[in-house]
Amino acid sequence: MQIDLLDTFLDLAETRSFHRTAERLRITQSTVSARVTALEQAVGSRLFDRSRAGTDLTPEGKRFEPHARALRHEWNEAKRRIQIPQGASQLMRLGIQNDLAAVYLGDWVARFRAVLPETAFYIEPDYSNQMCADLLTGILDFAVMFSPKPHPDLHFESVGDVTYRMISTETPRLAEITPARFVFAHFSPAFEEMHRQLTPDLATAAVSVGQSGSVVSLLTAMGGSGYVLEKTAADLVAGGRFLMVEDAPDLRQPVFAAIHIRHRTLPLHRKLTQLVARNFG
Amino acid sequence: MQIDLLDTFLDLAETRSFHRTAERLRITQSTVSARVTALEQAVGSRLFDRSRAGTDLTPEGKRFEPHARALRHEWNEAKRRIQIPQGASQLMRLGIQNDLAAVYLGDWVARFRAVLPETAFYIEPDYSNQMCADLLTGILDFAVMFSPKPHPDLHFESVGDVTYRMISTETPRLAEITPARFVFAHFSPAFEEMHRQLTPDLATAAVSVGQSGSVVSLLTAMGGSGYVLEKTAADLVAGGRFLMVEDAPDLRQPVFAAIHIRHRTLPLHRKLTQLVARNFG
DNA sequence: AAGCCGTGATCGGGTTTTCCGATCAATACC
DNA sequence: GGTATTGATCGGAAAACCCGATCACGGCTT
Repeated sequence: MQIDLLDTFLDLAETRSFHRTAERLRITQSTVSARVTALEQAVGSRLFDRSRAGTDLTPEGKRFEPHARALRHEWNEAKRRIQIPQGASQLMRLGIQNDLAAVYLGDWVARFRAVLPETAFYIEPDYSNQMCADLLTGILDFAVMFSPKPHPDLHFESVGDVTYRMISTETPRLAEITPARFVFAHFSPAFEEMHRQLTPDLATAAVSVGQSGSVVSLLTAMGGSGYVLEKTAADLVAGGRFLMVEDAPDLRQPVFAAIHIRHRTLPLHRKLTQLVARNFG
Repeated sequence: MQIDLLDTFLDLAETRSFHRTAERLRITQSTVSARVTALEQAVGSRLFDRSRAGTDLTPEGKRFEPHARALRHEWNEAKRRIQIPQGASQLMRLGIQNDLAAVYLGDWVARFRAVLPETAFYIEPDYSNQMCADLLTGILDFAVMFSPKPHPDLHFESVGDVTYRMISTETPRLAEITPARFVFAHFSPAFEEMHRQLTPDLATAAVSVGQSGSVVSLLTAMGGSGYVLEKTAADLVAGGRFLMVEDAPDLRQPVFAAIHIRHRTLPLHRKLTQLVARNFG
């Protein structure tokens, strides 16, 4: 049994297509076929029903799936649990939404360290989808994200929301802002949707970015208007070059703490959730 | 990551000798070395301290050991959990002490089936040591045995004891029994010890067997004396050829139900333990 | 009905990995 | 100082793995 086989199995269980799995895993279809066959031989049961029109899990395959997840999770847990930075009693790997890292990370980690001085932290800014996948595989212990991806093994908890405000190099009035010089933000699907509804005419903007930092970078370089984090907006306006677009609606993005279901009740994880939630309380 | 590597790691952690592990796993020492290196590379940490004078686990290795056990266990669980006999909702694999199978198995299984009609049973008579190993790897779910082998992952519960009585083809009196025609029984280390203490002069018997069924077979074929299960003794005496050695002390062998620590609190396992215990209540 | 597209299986080959047997260097013990 | 035992290392044989191409089959369109 090799991890490769499990990864292939799980991906195939998701895509239900040898070709798509081959593409996603950057291997050939014949290799997918061989790996699945190898795994089936190892467990002693057929795991997939292959027909000309698609692939599906057999009852055995369905029963095997949670075990495959558990194995992969355990393996990843094992790999990192054994190496702990010297002096620390344990290691926590945190994921943080890309957008939030720049502004909030410092505060959070300072607070974490104060409450958990014995714990070492490894932090990785990333996107929601990737963080959900990493929580599942055990690469991350805890994540703060915008877009929870429902999954039976994941547990999400709302910890508040962050506010985005519109700023501009040109005008403080919403009516005067045109799509041509507007930077549209798609920080998350939910955010994008809200954005479209509240300012439908700006949704046709020529430039669309998925990160608050990038919006700032663009606006600083080329001028124009766009939504940025409240805190960033205040800083930029104080700098003199930017104006707050006062009559533009504020956009609120909900923030979630995410953990693997297995850790839901662990005191350590509860503590972290509380500390993050306090930020928005 | 392959199961082979984990098996090698765990065996090496036990023997602390590359040579002995090679011998036990029927591979060469160089393969053990290569496998350990491969695993170390996979987890990214040195797992063993090798010195000329023996081998020992590094702190990382110590931390990895439970994970390795968990992985192996999960893998074995997965392999068999997915294949369930048709019509049954689940499968339990039971181990039963070799000596007890012939006499008690029928009653037990009948009782199990009555209480758990939806459950399929796979039963394997075996010896205590092997059953302990199988419980650890997840091959067995539940076992009834004479000799619990202490292990952090195993949970034992006393369920009573069985009585052995001495019978003979020759005389009903202990004083007249000689080692020459006596069949010594070593059903378990504890039993053997007790046997030696109570009848020290018979411990030098020419024939020594580890199974009650074999004792019966020997006595039937050649005549003589020896300890057999109480129930068997009664049957044989009723048959006319054998005499009960009335003044010989009865030997009581404690019986234990054994499960993996993970299943200690599962209702199903508790139920089985109760049903077995009722036998001796 | 014929042709086309998409499905997974299979085959030949080159590459990589795995394993063994032998040997080596270093230590423990006599 | 020998001898036995420890794990590491090397070379070659065997096996496993992966890819690319092709095949067989079913569903769809024309």
